[in-house]
Amino acid sequence: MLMTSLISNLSVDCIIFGFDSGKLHVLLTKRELEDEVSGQILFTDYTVQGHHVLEGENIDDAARRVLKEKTGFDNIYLEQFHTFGNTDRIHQERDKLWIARKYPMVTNHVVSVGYCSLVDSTKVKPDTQHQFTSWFAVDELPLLGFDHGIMIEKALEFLRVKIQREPLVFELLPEKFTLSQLQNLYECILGVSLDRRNFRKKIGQMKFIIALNEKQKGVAHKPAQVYIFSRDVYDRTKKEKFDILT
Amino acid sequence: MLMTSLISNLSVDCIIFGFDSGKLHVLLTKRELEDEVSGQILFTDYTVQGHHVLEGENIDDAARRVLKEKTGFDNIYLEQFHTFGNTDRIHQERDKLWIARKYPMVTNHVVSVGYCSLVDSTKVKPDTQHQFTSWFAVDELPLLGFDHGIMIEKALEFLRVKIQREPLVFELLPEKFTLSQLQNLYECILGVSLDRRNFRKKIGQMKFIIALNEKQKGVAHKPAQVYIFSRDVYDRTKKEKFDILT
DNA sequence: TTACTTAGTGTATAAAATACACAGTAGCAA
DNA sequence: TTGCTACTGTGTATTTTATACACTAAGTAA
Repeated sequence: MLMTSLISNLSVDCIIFGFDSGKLHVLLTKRELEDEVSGQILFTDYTVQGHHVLEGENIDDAARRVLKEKTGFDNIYLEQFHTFGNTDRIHQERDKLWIARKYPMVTNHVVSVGYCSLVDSTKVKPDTQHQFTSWFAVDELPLLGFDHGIMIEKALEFLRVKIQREPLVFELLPEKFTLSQLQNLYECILGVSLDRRNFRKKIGQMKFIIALNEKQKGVAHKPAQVYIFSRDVYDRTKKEKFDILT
Repeated sequence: MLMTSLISNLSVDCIIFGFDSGKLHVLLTKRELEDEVSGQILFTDYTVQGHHVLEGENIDDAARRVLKEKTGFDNIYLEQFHTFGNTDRIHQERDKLWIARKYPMVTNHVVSVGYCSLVDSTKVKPDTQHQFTSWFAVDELPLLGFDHGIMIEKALEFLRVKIQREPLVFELLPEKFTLSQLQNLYECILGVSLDRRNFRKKIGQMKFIIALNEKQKGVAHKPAQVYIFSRDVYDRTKKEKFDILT
C-alpha cells in the first residue's frame, strides 16, 4: 500500500453503469456506521464509488484508480460528466458523522468530479470481489449517501445524450450480442419504445454492426443471430452521425 | 473589498463567447509580467477569465462572480462544461513565473472548473470597462496562457453540441435580430453553410421565434424583418427537439 | 437613374421516418 | 410426436422531412 497523501478537498466519484435483465443498473457500495461504544448500527445506506484525489495525481487517473479497485477493470469506458462543488453537498447528518469518523482530516467543502463508466456487467461479479458492492436497477435505488442521487441522475442524463452521438452502448453489452438486446438497451436508456422492423432497418445501414455466422444457444425459442461491434469499421466509416432515434 | 481567503488548489475559468461582425469571439484578458528590477516586460499573452474559488463559496457562484467582474452582467447564460485537473496543466515557464509572482500561496496542482458563458456582445464594451480585456475571434486567437487554448477548444465543442439541443443561440444575439443574423450565427458556430430558404422554412415552424412589426434601419439594402425569441412560448411548445441541422 | 447589396419567397424531387402482421424455430411439457 | 410458448425475422405503402434551386423587392449611395 502506497502512502501517498490525499487532497482533502478534492475527490472523484464514478457512476458505474451496467445492463442486466433488461434493466440499466448502477454499482453501489454499502455504507454502514456503527456506534464506537455500543457497536450498534447507526445507519445503513449506499454510495457510488469515490475517493479523494491523491497528491500529484491527475483527476482522470484518480477515477481510473477507483474504477480498477471496484471492478478489477482498467480499460473500460470512463468519462467525466460534471463537477459537484456546492458547499452544502455534505449536509445530511449521517454524511457528517461518516466523515468525522472515517476522514477526520477532510474539510467539509469537498469538490467532487463525477465520472461516468460503462461496463459489461456479465464480466463484473461484485459479490465475489467486494461483498459490500452490488448492482441496483436505476429505477429502484436504495437510500443514497451525500448527493449521490443527484449524481446518478445527472450521469444518466449525460448518458442519454451521449449515446445518441457516439457508439457507447456496446460498452454495456457482451462482445457478442443480439439485435433484441441492443434494441432493449436503447429503449431502456432512452425510455422510449422502438419498432422492431424499423430499428433493424437502421442497424442494417450501420456497417460497423456485423452479423456473425453464429446463433444464440439454449434459448426456448427461435435463436437469434449474434452480432459484434467493430470500432475499426466505425472509425473508418461514420465517425459522423450516429442516430438511433430521430 | 472582502477579505475572504481563496482555496489554493481550486479555480474556475469562464470562457465567455460573443458574436460580432459575423464571427464568434471570446473574451480574453491581457497578461503581462515585468521584471521586478528592470521593469522590462518578460512576456505578454492572454488568458480567459478565471479566479480561485473562495472558502465557503459554491463553484457556480465563483464562476458568476468572475463573470460579473469582467462583464458587469449577472443574469447571463453560464454553464459548467469540463473540469481540468491534470497535474501538468501549469507547465509553461511563463505560467510558473506568473504564479510565483502573483499567487505565491498557490500550489502547482490547481484543478480548474471550466464554465461556458454566452453574452450579447453589443452589451459588453470591454474597452471602457477593463482596458486589458477584449474580444478575439475564435479563429484568430493570440498566444494563450496555461491550458486555455485547450479550454476554449473544449468549450467550443460543448457549444456546438449544446446549441443543437437547446435554444442557446439567442443568448448571443441582441434581443431583436434578423433571420440572416441567426442563420449566420449557426453557420459560424457549426462550421457549415445553410440554404437560406430551407433555413427560413424551419424557423417558420418554430413558434417561439416571433416576427415583430418592425424592420431593420439604416442599412444600405432592403431592410430585414426583426424577430424576437420567446422563452415563454418555447417552454410551452417544444421543450423537445430543437434541430436546425439534420 | 443606376448600381449595389441584402431580403424574401415556392416548388419539385429525393430521402427518411413511420406504421403495420405473419411465418419461422427452438425448447419444453404433455 | 404433438402442440404450446416465446421470441426471431422480414417488406411495403404512406407520410413526413430534407434538399436543391433562381428570381424579384427594397433600401442606400453615388
